[in-house]
Amino acid sequence: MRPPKTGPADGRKSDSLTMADLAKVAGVSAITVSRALRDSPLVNPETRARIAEIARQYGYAFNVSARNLRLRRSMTVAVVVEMKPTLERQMSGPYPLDLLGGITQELTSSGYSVLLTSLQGGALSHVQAADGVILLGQGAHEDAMHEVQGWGRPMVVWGAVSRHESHVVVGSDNRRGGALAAERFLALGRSRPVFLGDPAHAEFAERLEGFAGTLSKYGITPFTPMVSSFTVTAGAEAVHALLAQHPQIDALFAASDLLAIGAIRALIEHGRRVPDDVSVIGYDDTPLGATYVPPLSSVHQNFIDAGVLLARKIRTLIEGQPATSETLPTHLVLRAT
Amino acid sequence: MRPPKTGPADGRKSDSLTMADLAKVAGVSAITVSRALRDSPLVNPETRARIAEIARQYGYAFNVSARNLRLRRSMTVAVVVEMKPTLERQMSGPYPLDLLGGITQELTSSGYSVLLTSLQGGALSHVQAADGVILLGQGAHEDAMHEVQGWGRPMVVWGAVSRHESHVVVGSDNRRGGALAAERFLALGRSRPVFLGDPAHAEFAERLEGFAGTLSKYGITPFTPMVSSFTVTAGAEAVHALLAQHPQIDALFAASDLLAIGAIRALIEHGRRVPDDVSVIGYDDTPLGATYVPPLSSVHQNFIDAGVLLARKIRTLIEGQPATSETLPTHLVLRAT
DNA sequence: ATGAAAGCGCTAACAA
DNA sequence: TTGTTAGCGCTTTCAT
Repeated sequence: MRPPKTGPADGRKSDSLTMADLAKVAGVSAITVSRALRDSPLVNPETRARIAEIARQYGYAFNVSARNLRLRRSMTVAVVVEMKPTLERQMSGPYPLDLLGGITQELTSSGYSVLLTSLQGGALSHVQAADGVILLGQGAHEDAMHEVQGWGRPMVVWGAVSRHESHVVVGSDNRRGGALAAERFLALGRSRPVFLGDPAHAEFAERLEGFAGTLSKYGITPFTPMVSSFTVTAGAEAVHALLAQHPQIDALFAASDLLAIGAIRALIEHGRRVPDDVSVIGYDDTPLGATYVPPLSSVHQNFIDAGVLLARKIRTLIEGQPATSETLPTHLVLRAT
Repeated sequence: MRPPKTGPADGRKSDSLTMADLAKVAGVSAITVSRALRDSPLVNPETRARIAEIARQYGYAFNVSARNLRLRRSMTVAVVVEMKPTLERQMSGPYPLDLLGGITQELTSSGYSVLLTSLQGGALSHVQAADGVILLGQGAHEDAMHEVQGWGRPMVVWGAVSRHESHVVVGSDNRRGGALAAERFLALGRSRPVFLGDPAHAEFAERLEGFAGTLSKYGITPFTPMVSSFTVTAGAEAVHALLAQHPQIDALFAASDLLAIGAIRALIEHGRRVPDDVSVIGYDDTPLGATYVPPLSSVHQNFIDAGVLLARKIRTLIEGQPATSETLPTHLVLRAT
């Protein structure tokens, strides 16, 4: 038995006003309210306006759960992010936020909700409810990828495009990014370049491929010292070790700005001048790099656009249409290094 | 009429298996499945285990919408973030991500979903469906605050605690942060300090209060030049202008690391040595500041803890219990400046 | 252009 | 410990 409904006039705050209630007030049926509120062309414009006004006036709040149950979809996209409080994470800096911004903007404006999850705890049940899943940073989520794919749910991944043919990946053009750095070094006449970054990360591997591939046309093979993590200190340590063996290096391309900054620090400690003795290019074009002294040259990617694209892809997939992997343009921002 | 259900045995992928289906397989009723899946003590442990196993085996996916409709709550918390692609935003850098990380971690592990919205477009309807709302960065959301409060929905705000008594605010101890900077300068014997930051921002105003309050005990009044935005250039320009009038300054406390870095740049351009001639302290303890040359001293706040606290508060509120505003500890990280 | 009927999948309330 | 009944608020048929 439904409790007696009270209008706003009697002062009691009725916290759940339904379409049926509005219908009663408007003197129509619930389905007409439903249609009116969705701007259906089936309903008389006047009726529609009147109902809209009543809804507004009564503070009606649409019940998303009811619609979702009826429609058998959640109108929700889960975004899985790596948010462990670690300095070693790749998804640090403002980029994930830009990515999230792009995703959210595009998705909310097309009627979807964005569900943020980290997959740390037992968050899987939340993700299961979503109509689609966006994975940010495939590196950390290889297992999550398979899990999600096992559910047969639409999925889009942000990461290295080349690696996995089995699902839709959006990523920036890491190969081109690497090639751009190589071209720059060649133009400067540098002949002993270094690549700094762990190729175990798919995206880094692509950057190295583009870098080494372009250099190889000129018979140059870059040094590729071991780097275990993404931190400033890791970059510095790698360069320290490298200089001991190969003091003659004259150019350095790092897979992230953080590594590049660490490298510059180490270079300077060893008496090398940047960029006079050693040219340095970073990756991601972070504010950190841009405000560093000297301001760091870096390969730029537009994360907001990337987010929008990810969102479009997942929507396409959810709507049952095919989507393909895509690569985003990249360009080199030249600064002091 | 329900379409005939097909088990996984016949090969056809049944995309919506219900509790009733599981019940049929297990030879029990739907409600028993419901209880079993929720680990209700009412159900026989053996039955429960058997049902759990069947659910797993059949790849059952719980229907959140149905539960939410029935329970008349969404088990969802909306997080409203400012994500405009602007350099002037305060919510830049990795902090919002840490904040989001803390929130997500705490909320998902207690059964809630985190809905990310930016309030750019007509995202309000999404937010309305949430059981509670967390506002990140009150500055940009004064209007959103009132809107949400108008709905009578639980709300928690991240920002300056002192300003608004009408709702629950979690923020770091900005006054103490300012006081710490002042104490440091006093200990160094500095007597002509500057505060850099637009006090129109509530949090900045608190930092200034703490700073100026502590200094006033020693009869010192800081310079407070106009600063319009949060960027490096804004910091540099403000200091340029200030030095023209007051060349004798010997300490500078900036409301953000970005401003501090701009300030340092300007100081050096004017021939001042940092920290020999002018001591500088920033705010937020960003990697940007930490890796700067010279490494920037800064007031640190723990954003992950803050996120967790925000999440706890909103949960408390949703559960109908009272919650109070709270202030998080802050400490000064001394580096080279 | 509007309405009536039915049911999406789940769980509280009340039996048994 | 388990089951029956009923209904959360919405929207897709299928009428009118």
